[in-house]
Amino acid sequence: MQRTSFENMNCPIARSLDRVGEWWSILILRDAFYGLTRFDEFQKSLNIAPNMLSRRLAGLVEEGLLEKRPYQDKPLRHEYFLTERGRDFRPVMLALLAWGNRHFAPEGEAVIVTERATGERVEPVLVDRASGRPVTDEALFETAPGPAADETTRARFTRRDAKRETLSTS
Amino acid sequence: MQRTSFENMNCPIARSLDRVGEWWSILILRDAFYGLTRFDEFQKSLNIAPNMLSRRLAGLVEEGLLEKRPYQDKPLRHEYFLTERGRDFRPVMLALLAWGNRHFAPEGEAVIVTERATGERVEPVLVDRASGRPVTDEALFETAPGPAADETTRARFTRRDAKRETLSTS
DNA sequence: CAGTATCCTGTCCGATACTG
DNA sequence: CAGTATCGGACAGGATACTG
Repeated sequence: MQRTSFENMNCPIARSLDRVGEWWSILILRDAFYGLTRFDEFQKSLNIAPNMLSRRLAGLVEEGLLEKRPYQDKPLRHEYFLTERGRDFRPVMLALLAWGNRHFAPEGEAVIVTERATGERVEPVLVDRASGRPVTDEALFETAPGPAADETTRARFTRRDAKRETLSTS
Repeated sequence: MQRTSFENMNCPIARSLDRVGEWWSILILRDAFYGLTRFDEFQKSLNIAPNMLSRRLAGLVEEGLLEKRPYQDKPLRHEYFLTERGRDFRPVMLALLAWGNRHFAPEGEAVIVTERATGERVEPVLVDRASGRPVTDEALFETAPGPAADETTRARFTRRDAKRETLSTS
């Protein structure tokens, strides 16, 4: 972990990636959302080497995404549950899912999101909570430096705006 | 690429990760969303080794997330632009951003999403497009096997539902 | 069943030097 | 400026054996 170089450590995206950037982490979380809790459940589902699973689970626990709960002594054994921080990762997972469905599933969708009551297929969109308008609409929304932005982050936006400027005047 | 093992290759999340799973890929996309297009712009912003940048850019082009456009001959030089597939990645980025802000920014938020007209801070939420209700509400929505689900995928859901069953009856 | 302990390999990634 | 070429190291990840 802590791959984030100095230039990027102020960026929330880089920080997130620092926690879940490794290949297996997100798939383990996926299975945690599916309700898996035990070592061998994860192992069978993922077909991952046991030492790797052990390492990744420990990592996710350390980052506060999963929490270990003992369910027996002698020998001590645990189940792994999503913490609040882990559950909050859900939008990322579902966005990833939607993106994969849209672009990498020529044969059709293998996993979909549905409404429980009706079983009806549902399409997840990212919107502004207050107004309900899609935040992906670049005419309406943009990213901007926040209160804790450091110099590097600010510079990034300065460059962006300068570039926009030249585009609109040329 | 193509790290996805057989067990997972039917999963849309795994497929997505196959495209953007490497550490730098997502940060390069981040900068592409910030409007960067040239090699050295990326390099300065990210502080990445040139060979790595070269490889990752080539990878993203190959996966159809970026597209190269020549802007001079002799020597031939390109700019890199987001394709539609790349732009569609935005919800994932913003979800990652929101998650990072919420959980890994004790000193405050460094990057925020704002409404362009007002400059007002905005909170992105993932909702069902039709009803506007948050898809993260597990009481209302769930994931389910889709039309292209294979045996492995189906089994995953069968196990999930079986586990839910035992939880509710115990 | 739930892991730990070892060993090995691939490759991601960094540093640096070079070119038109 | 926009890359390519090479070298090396660290570590993610795989295979396997072992334990209570």
